[in-house]
Order: sequence, then C-alpha cells, then structure tokens
Amino acid sequence: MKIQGVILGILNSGPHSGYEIKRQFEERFSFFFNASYGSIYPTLSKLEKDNLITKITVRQDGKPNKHVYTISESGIDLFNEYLNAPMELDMFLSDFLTHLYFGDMASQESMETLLRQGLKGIQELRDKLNEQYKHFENSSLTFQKSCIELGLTHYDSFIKKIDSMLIAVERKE
Amino acid sequence: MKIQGVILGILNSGPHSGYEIKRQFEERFSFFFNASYGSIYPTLSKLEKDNLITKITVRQDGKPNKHVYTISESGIDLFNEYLNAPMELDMFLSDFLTHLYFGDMASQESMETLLRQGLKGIQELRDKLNEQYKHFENSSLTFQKSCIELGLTHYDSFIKKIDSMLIAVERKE
DNA sequence: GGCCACATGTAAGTAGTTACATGATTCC
DNA sequence: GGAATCATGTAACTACTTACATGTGGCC
Repeated sequence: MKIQGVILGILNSGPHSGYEIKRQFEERFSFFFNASYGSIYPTLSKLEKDNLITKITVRQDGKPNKHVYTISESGIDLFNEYLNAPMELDMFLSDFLTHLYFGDMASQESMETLLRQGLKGIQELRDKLNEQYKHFENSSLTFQKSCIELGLTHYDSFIKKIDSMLIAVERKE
Repeated sequence: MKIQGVILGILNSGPHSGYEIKRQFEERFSFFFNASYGSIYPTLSKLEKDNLITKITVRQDGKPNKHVYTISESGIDLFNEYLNAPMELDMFLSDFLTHLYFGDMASQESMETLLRQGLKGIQELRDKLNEQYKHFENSSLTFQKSCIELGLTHYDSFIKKIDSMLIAVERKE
C-alpha cells in the first residue's frame, strides 16, 4: 500500500490534518512505514481533487488554522479496495547489515566499533518504540498494538544477536 | 550505502559480471538489500566511465559472452570511503504490517486470513533464506554468515508472534 | 528578540523499478 | 519448436525525499 492508501486508512478512523497525519506516522507507523510533508500535503490535495476526502478549515486557540480532512463514501470504497488487494512484499533496507556484510575483510577493531554503533542505534529505536507502546497499554486497538509488539520483538531479537556477536569479536582479541 | 557502493563492495572481493552481481543480491543480500538489472547495468557503465572499475569480455563454453568487471585502485579507495561514512538509518517497509494496523475495524474472519497469508509469506522467505544459510555452514565469512543469521532471527521472531496472534484470533470465535 | 511547536505548501532532485528489447545456447 | 537459463541493456515511469519558502502564536 502506498501513501494514498495509508492516508485514506488513517482518515477512515476519523478526520485529521496533514500535520496530525505526519505525527501518526512518526509515533505509530515508524517501524514499518513513513512519509514526509513533501508527500503528505500533495497527496491530500490530490485526494481532495478526486473527491475521496473533503477539507474544512478549523480555527484553533493559540495555534494556526489547520485543514482537517474527512473521508468520503468513495474514499472508504477505495480504501477497502486497497485493503483487499494482494499484499506487496515486505522490504527491509539496512545500511547497518550492508556494512556488516563487508566486514570479513575489515579489522576486528573497526567491526567492534560498527557493532557498538549498530547496537546503540537499534537500542535507541527500541526505546523510542517502547515509549509509544505505553500509550497502548490499556488500548482496545489490539492490531495496532500488535504492530508495535512486532517492532519490539524485531529489535529485541537484533539486540540479542548483536550482543553475542560483540562478545565473539571481543574474545578474539 | 547505495547500489554504487554495494557493487564496489562486491567487486572488492573479486571480479564479477552484472548477472553474477544480481544473483548475489538475490542469494545473499535479499534480506537487507536488493536491486534490479535496470539499476545494476547502468551503474556498472557509470563506474567504468569514472575509472572505478574496468571491463573485460569473457567468452564462455555453452553460454553467451559476459562482461566481467574488476575494481581499480580508486574504486577501492571510494569503497573504503563509503564504508567509513556514517551509517544511514535502517528502514523496514511492510505492507503486511500496514494491513495489520488497519485491522481493528475489520472482521475477525478477514484478519485470520490476513494473518495466515502473512505467516505463509514469511515462512517462505525464512525457508529460502535458510537454504542460502546452508552454503555458509563451513564458511569462514563470519560476518556474511551473521547477516543471514540476523535475517533468520528476524523471521523466527515474526513467525512466533504471528502464531500467537492467530491463536488469539481463533479463541475469540 | 529568539527559539520552539504548530501548520502548510512547492520545486527540484533522487534512486531507483518496470517493461521492453534482444540474443546465445541447451534441453526436451 | 518451445521453454529455461544465461546474458546485457535502455526508456519511461514512479514514488518518493530534501531543501526551500512562509507564516502563526506561546514562552522565556
């Protein structure tokens, strides 16, 4: 599913502005999806032009106005089409693993540094995701919660494995 | 690291053709990197034009000719620059998790189907990667081996979690 | 006055993929 | 004769990101 489908999905559970959508991407989707303002705002414009969502301008107290978008009937239909379309293959792009892969010709010292850096980065992501997980503790959104749990699961398995690789590298010194 | 760096890295451990590079992507990099012929061949042309690699044409018995590329001194230098550059953030793009995320408003039946489909897809990827792992059983390329182990670790943690989600969904029926 | 959070948007650039196009050789 | 594997390449397209541009309002 591309950004158009994901935005329709978010609006399917209530009206939101582009800024709010961006926050959801950072807080809830970060483990498996992301998008910048440079694609969110043009997508919202296009969806409105195609009558899949409608816009209203909302005045706020102590904050600038915002454009709040609501999904239309045809938007809901299109979202359901996206949901029922065959799933695309997952893809994981890891610069850390790419560096690691080329490690067999590098020095043990540089690989130890790499592993430590990688571990630190993953631990930070894990901690950030765990902060988000707290918001779901008493939530009935079990599938959203599971998405975060899958992220934590992934990070934990990586952390464990990298830890053992570090121990192996240190032993060789 | 982009495709240019990865190709230099592959050629850094020996001369190869574009077709062989593509096979390496499928067999060894598939968990964390991939590229199509549409980017491999133009990249090889560009690298040659920039004198980072050199080309020779090799005649083969019972097979078409192939263009075998060898990394140059300046190619090795550039690859080491890439290796020492700060790492980019890993990114995981999952259509399965995107579908899952929107599951709280869907029927239990459709979510069971989704989970089964997702599980099947991941098991297939795991099996394929495990086939590749066998080639590394007695290999001294410990870091390449570790990259595959990290992939298996990831798939196993996902399989375990999706299994438990399936059991939870089934119990609710 | 300066910084931060909130808020929207565009233009140029990136880094690819997909689909197309071609051809050798082997095996059935 | 047709499918499969080996082999190379290009043109059109995609789906974004980055950097830029602008502005409000609160807090220190």
